[in-house]
Amino acid sequence: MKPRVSLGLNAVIVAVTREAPRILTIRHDASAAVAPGAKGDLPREDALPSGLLHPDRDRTLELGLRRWVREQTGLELGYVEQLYTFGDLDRNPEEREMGQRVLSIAYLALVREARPSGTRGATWRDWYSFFPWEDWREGRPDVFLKVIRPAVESWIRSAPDGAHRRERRERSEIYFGLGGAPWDFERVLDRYELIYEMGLAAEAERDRSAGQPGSSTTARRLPQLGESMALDHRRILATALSRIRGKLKYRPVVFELLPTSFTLLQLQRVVEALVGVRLHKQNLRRLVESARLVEHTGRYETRTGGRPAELFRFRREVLRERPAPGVGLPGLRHLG
Amino acid sequence: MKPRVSLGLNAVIVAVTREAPRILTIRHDASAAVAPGAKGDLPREDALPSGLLHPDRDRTLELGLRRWVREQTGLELGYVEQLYTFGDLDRNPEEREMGQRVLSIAYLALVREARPSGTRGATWRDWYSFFPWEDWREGRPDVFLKVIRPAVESWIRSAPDGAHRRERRERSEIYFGLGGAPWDFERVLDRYELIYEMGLAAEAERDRSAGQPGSSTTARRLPQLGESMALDHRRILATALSRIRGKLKYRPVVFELLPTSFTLLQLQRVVEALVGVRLHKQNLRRLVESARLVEHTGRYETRTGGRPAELFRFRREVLRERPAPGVGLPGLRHLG
DNA sequence: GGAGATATACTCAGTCCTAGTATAAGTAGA
DNA sequence: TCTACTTATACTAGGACTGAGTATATCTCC
Repeated sequence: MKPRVSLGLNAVIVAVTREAPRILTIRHDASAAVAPGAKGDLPREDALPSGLLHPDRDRTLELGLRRWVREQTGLELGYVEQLYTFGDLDRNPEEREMGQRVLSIAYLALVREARPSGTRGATWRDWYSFFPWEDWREGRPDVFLKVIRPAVESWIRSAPDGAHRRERRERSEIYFGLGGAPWDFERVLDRYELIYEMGLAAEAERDRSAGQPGSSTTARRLPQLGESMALDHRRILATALSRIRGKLKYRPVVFELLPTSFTLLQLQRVVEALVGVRLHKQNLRRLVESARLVEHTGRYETRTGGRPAELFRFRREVLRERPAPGVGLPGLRHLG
Repeated sequence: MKPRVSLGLNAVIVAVTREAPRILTIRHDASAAVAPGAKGDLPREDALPSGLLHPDRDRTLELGLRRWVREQTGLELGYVEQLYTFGDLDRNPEEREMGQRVLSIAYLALVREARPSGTRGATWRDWYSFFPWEDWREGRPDVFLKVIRPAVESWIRSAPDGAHRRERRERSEIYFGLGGAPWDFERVLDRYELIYEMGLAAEAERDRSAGQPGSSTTARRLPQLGESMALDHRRILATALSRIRGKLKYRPVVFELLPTSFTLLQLQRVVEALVGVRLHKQNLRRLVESARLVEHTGRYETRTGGRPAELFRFRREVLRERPAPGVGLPGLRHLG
């Protein structure tokens, strides 16, 4: 049986409602799809929405995505960007049976409202329930002391030799911000891959046992961090997080998640929800205003619990005015 | 005939030899592939190398890419990253005849040496021959006065109404750095798309006539800017340029293109070749040294034509030390 | 009307970047 | 050998931006 390539589209659809970043998930029926030798109690897992391209009707991939998202969930997507194409062998356990290599083109989409529009069991889930170690808004999460640090220690000890040991120590210190290293909120994917490699992700064990039937002879049961997802969807989600957190700095994507008029505190809370870190209020205000990203509306929000806050709106013109903020290369002699 | 999806991999392979950034191209035989009604004299066009995934043997997409690049050209790729997946309808004119939608996953690869390794007519070509408007190292290129500005003017005038006219003016001023706007070297893709839209790219006309046979009733022949490529390969190339130019700022990818030891001027020339702009020598040196991106070797290059220059090497350790330079978000309160 | 909340203005010091000047150390040719 | 020229490297003054804070304004609730 000659294996063929088949293709799916996945969407990471993000909304922020009251300080909580959420993603749209569906329930994935994991029934037949697992090789023999795996454990019997298969919970139905969360999965990212997915659909197919209509090769003859969808003029572009993005339009195809918008179409099936609309059909499946009733959602009309706003901002959409392509994320990455995932194609590792065995990313889908059904591949071997079907004789098909299943690739997935993943997209990131940002929407304003988070109505839990019903069909196919679509639900909005807080993304930090999949990545509990990523939310530092209330300080360093407990899992670092309780789970990650001890797991890291034993993972380092179990390295085959000194070189590997040093490499594991270096990597975990940098990515997890241990041993004095600063926390870099953008490295979501790197951290997930470390978590996976260390055996702290449920899907790691699942993937291993699906590959070699009957080889589920894992030594110790490690605690599992966060909820897992179907297939490689947690990896896709981690890729999306990295992308959003990185992009915030140089493209005004936050505004895709905010209502048309908003207070500066609302803006701040949404940014904080996304990057998982607290910001300095006065400086954020100064930055946002001096970059002319927002403009006054003259109206005020009074239900703030304190002095009323002015409502602002996004100045679309900056997309034209400020091509790319913060160049970062040295001389850049201005040849005009 | 039910159309199916088929998949190819494309590689933008970049090297820099003596101040010239080059990409590896092959000759694409455009023979049967064009709809009737197109002109008869079909030159064979340059194309990006492309190959197929072996669905059952290539464990990852990237490994598949490395395999066929090795097989086709003998090149062993170093740095490789996924660029984008292109899937617009009719990006390949043969699609309709084959009843297949042809997608392409494009990769960016950086290599050190530019040996023109023979098979399949692989040649290294200066990338600025495809984008002559992108090289500002000797000041603003002539094409701006001779071609772009007049074409922009008439393109703006021919807009259907005032709103479109203003939108066209704004867009062309920002992207081309006209009317006082600064030149943003990263917006390569935006500029290419504008060039295409304005009818200054040969492939625009070709794509139109392939779509509607017999409709090649273009009014005036506009001058064509730069050499075109097969299919949508010039668009892929523009995407790659944007990516490289953007990435230089926050990832040390230049060093993938340099020999293991190099002088700081060599480094500067490579960066300048990539971004197409001159840099301030003393500041680049300071930046690179204070960021501890390089380390002394103690050896000197004497054939500089002046005072000998010390040879440096890349400090791989920075990949570990400095997670992401220049955070750019305001408060970022350090919660440790 | 005071406590408590949030909003907004302003300040000060440190860091980094720009655009230079100054000086060192080679080569090529008269 | 001397001079002109080339390139390398060190250093600096001024300005822009950033981090972290103080001060003040304006609401609600009791």
